[in-house]
Amino acid sequence: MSAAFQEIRHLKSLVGETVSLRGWVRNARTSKTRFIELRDGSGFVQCVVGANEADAESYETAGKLTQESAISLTGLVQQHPKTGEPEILVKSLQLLAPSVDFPITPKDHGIEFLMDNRTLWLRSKRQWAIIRVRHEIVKAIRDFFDTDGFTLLDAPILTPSSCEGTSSLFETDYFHEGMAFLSQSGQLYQEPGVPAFGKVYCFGPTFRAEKSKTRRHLTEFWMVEPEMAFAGLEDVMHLGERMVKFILQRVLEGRQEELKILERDTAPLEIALNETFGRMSYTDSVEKLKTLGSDINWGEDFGNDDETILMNATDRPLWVHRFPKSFKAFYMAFDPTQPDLALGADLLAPEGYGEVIGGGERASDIDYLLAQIEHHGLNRADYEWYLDVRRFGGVQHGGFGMGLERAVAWICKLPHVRETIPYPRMMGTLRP
RNA sequence: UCCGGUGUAGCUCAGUUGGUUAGAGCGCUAGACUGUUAAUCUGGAUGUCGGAGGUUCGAGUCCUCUCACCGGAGCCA
Repeated sequence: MSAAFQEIRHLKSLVGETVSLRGWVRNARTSKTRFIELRDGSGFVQCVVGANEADAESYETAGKLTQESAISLTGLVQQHPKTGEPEILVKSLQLLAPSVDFPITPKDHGIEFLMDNRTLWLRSKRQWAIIRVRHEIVKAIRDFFDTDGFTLLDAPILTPSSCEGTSSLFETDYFHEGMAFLSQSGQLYQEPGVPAFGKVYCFGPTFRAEKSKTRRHLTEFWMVEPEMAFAGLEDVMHLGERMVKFILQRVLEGRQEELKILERDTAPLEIALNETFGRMSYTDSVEKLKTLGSDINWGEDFGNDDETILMNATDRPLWVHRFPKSFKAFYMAFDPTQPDLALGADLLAPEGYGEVIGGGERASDIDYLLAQIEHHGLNRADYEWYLDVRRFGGVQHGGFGMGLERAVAWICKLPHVRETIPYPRMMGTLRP
């Protein structure tokens, strides 16, 4: 940005000085004194155009501004007489580029209309706040792993076979190989990184062609997946808890303005940051659910209602661990003290947000893994490279995956994940 | 995929037991007025009533099919 122009985010320290700004008109209220809400991407500021303070031509221009016109202006930074926030007393103002009939007006709009106009919707204050919180969370995740000795090991997006089920894969032609699939998870590619680098993570988009239309599902979503050597279930839960707290701390420190725009009550986030997360075995949680009125039986996975019932009874994130092996992935290690249990854990977020992390200890015994591959009807030949992790110095290891959008939705307290990513991809949404 | 719901102006919606010329607010436009902040006030322009078919003297309204979207379920991060 040219040195001649200031960014709005710096105005607090420039009260009393004359500055030049450029940006877009969020709203203009025309009257004898004219008020322009200006945004430049770094923040928002009210600009006051008075007949006596501004030159005649600028005053005239200010009276005819339309929503989202691009302008530049010069004026004195002063404090708003009522709010005390910085505002600009304009001396001169120029129209840089007009904007005609901007579709997203200051009144209410339906979600379909807003999604159709997603590119323009991103200019709104609320979307601005959400995307900036998302950015903060992404940066916090990277900083957390980078400073904790993890090496970034990017997983491929085009893959020859599925990691989990085969029912939810996007397919594409791949030359002489025939079909390739968009990755559902980078995990299988992280495990070989364990003996190579000790601690690794990947963080990128993953794809699931599930025909699910809920507030918690996207067909393209971002996942961070760490994997550690010599790590059991306890280590995995400990790592996940530290990571979530690190994220919360960064957001609460650095994104107060955005959380305020979103009217996010930060008290629940502070509890999650400061208190130890709850822990409950699957078996205990089924018993608890029964006393709370659920009709769940041991051996069944939680329904959406079950997660809600369980989380209404607590004010902090909850680890649910040691699920029945039957509904978990083939690569999960089993509990030696109770072999029908998988050494897995899910982290449920409070306030109705449900599962944000899923992970656990991986099976390290090759014979067990071979049996699991057969039991799940998978093609062994596709997994030889994965089995090599066990053949050549296979040790205990584990990790987890966290869905970025679910974390963003929880931290921002959004009703739907579609607002947590700039361009959401869902069952019925491919454009813009 | 299943269950439920909604499609009317650029946007958000109202529209009675089927009845004559389809309404409001916002936005737009012309003006008034004011340290305003979803500003306010006065005037003005704006419609393939999602699409196709049917019932009827007559359909925005009833029926059938269809498309789109919304909410929920299952599945999952």
